Amino acid sequence: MSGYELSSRFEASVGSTWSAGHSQIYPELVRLAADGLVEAGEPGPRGRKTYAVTAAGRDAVQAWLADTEPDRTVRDEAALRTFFLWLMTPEAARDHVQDELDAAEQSLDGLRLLAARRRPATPAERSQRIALEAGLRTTQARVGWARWALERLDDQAGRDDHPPG
Amino acid sequence: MSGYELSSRFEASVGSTWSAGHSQIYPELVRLAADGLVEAGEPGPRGRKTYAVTAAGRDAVQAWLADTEPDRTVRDEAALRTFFLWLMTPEAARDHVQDELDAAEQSLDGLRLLAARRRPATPAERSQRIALEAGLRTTQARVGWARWALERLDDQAGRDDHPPG
DNA sequence: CTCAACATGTAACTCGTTACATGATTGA
DNA sequence: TCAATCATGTAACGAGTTACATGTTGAG
Repeated sequence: MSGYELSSRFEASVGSTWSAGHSQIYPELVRLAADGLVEAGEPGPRGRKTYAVTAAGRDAVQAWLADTEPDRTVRDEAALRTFFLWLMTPEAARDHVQDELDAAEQSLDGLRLLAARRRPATPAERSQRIALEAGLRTTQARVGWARWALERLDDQAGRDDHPPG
Repeated sequence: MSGYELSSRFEASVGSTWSAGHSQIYPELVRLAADGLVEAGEPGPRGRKTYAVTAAGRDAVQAWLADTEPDRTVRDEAALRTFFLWLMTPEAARDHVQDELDAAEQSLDGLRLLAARRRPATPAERSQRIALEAGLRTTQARVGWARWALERLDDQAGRDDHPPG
């Protein structure tokens, strides 16, 4: 697969959990090739370079999966902003949550499209389906949250003195 | 509030959505002070330095909230690994998902504790409660996903030829 | 012929983590 | 007195983003 292709596929498949721009991928492929984890194939039409995983590369992935703990650090800017809802005008706060709702619904549409494709046949596809399900469920949760939050904000608007504008 | 205190509170409150180590906080406070967004107060007992937000600082936060779009980039290493379930032995795959389940359940316990505290009284507390709800719901979704995934893996184990060990 | 998509790279910068380094105060 | 906790910093490194920079191929 070429760097360009990797870059596109990243967006399309694992893109919901991780992303990488081409400026990160090209140098990394060179590095991986130097380490013998991938090897370059025949150059294609317009300067296209393809790489294939080597046995050592596959081992390295498996070693990573087996020997290292996942880093569970979360970094969710939209959620962070929710902590500061009280610094916004009631309208801005509502807009923020509405934006979250829209974003989540849109993301959900995309994921559902992927899920509807064809039923997974290979082990790799079955894994992808399981990973996709995680996205589906957490995104549904975000949709549910945003609807709940909107109601709650509207409820509060009736009673409260609003913070500074 | 001092840098040390900020560092601890980060962990305890917004920690579920964002984190920062002390090595990031101390230099940042110096920078913010130089920009007039916070100001240093009287030094305390053991070299303790306290800072307070200035009006300019509050404005800057509000400008950030109002003028910039949240970055919705997700980076979820545990979810990424799920894409590679098929490269693991069936046991390792199951363990991975079980670890996710354990982590999610533990995180959920912590969030529930926070949610049970006292009912929010101030606008800031109400915002925190709404933010917390997001954590609660997405974490519940992760628990649900992990249980579903375990069942699915066990189902498959009965039928499939397993990939390389 | 021209535009979109294919295709690859480099450089500067920012953000965050890990490790290094030090010292004061308090309670057991 | 000794350990934990409070308290603050710096330096090196790695990961990732943005912007810069260039060239090819195919379709309309």
